[in-house]
Amino acid sequence: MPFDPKPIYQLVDDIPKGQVASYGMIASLLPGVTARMVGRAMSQLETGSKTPWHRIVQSAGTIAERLSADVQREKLKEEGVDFRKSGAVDWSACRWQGPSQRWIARTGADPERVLEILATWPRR
DNA sequence: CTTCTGACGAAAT
DNA sequence: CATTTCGCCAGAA
Repeated sequence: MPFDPKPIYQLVDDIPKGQVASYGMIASLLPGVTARMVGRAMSQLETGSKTPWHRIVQSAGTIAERLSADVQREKLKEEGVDFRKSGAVDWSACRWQGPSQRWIARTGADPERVLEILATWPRR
């Protein structure tokens, strides 16, 4: 069965402006999905997509270096996300609080399980 | 089938 | 902190 990125986009679409999540955090909420798959899904997005791909960064809070890295930093700054001298976002100030009630209802996820997973972040 | 390459990550050094 | 190492897994070659 081929890899279906839709569930990943559906969850990333749920992240509010000004908040940031890591590839691993998104993956942990989707059974069978790994951080690499999330990164791959983001890279496959078409330019102009409404999905907030810029709100996904590495677990250390740093931006994955590539051609569009500066665009991502710019977009985040526009939303009020601040960066430390190290170049990493300040997790304590902008970490995504978790999926909305709407997402949980729409996907049928177990609310209790979601809380358990959220409790494991941050992992640093 | 094997190898290599990623928008990754955690642990070890 | 910075680097390395190993595990991860879908695709491409």
